[in-house]
Amino acid sequence: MRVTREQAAENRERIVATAARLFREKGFDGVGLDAIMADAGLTHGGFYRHFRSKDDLAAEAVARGIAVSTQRQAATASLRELASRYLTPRHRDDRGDGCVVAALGGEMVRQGAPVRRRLTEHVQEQIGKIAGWIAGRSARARREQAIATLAGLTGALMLSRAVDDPVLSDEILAAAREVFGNPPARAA
Amino acid sequence: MRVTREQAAENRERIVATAARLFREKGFDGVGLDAIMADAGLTHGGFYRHFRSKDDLAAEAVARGIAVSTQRQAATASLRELASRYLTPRHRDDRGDGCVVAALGGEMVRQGAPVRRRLTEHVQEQIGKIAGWIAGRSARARREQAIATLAGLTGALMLSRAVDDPVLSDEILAAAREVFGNPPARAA
DNA sequence: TGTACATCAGTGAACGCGCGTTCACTGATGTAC
DNA sequence: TGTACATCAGTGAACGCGCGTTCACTGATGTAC
Repeated sequence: MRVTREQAAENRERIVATAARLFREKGFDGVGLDAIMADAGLTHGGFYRHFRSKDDLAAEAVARGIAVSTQRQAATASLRELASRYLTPRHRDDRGDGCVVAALGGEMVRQGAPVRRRLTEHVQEQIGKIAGWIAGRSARARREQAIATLAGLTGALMLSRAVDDPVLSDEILAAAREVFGNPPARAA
Repeated sequence: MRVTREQAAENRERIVATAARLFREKGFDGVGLDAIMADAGLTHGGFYRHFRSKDDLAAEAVARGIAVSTQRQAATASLRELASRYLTPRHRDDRGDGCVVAALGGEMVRQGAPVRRRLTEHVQEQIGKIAGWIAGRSARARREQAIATLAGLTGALMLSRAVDDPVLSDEILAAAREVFGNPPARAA
């Protein structure tokens, strides 16, 4: 049953990609290794040839999800553009392929150090990127506004998913698009 | 082993309160009924004399958590006050007794109808309350700003918990307190 | 107020099931010569 | 280039454990008279 090195590497990639999707869809506690392996077209016994534990896979899956997001975001050039790309019904309805922070942010507190560390780096990077799109007097004020914007974007996506009412859900996306996509010139 | 009606009612209350705390601390999938019952000082077999299922308990626990929050918030009289009460290190560090939306919002998508319905009602109520604290030309603009503020508050609390770095965590709380506690007079 | 009996909250064992992890095994791949 | 053997990715059964739920049982409470 041995498989070429390339095949093994492909299988490993597929496991990580599948896990990245399923964790975002069902939560870290909501998917088992057997489901992930089966979805990747393998049996669960082979898992430990690739990863040391489920936590280890979670760390790679989170890193992968973040890497994909970052890559896609490369073309984005303004806050308005970011908000209108991020806060869409499509993104809301496709958790498995969307923002890791909005999908798994609430469960991060209970995750291991490697997962949280990667998430924290990502948050810092996003704050820096958003701050660059904000007009303001001082770097400090821009960073403050960037943090609030990041919280608003991720919070709005999470709320739009949590809520049971499709009208309210769309309204949340639209309101946050408007407010966070057009940063105010703040007083004082 | 029968117990007085009052005792039974007290036990039931204790189960709901314990569940409300443990669900917020560990997530819906992260606590078992045995842990909840043991924490409430009972054995797990008696659970079904009080509730039809774990989902049923989840609905009551969420309703209870929301009710307690709403009651505590009664005295709050301004957006600035709300933000400075909500975005504290203490609230961040005490998930079990804090905001249900920030603690469980990300898991709501996978919950049953009764849980999500109650959450949705709560979100509508909060939007209404916040809108009342916002100055603005039209009711529509106030509501839009209220939605963004709610997303920002819950998102900031979630982010401050998710992140691994205590300095960044405090910074997130402070920035969101500043931005969402002082709503701008927005242009256009 | 006292007695006889039905009720039912709570106990603890058991159910089938899925979990994360381990392990003996398979057999094609990779390597040494 | 060909042969012999070691390697190891993947299989499938098994491990102990905890889950949500069920159930026979207990015995104090509640009720009917």
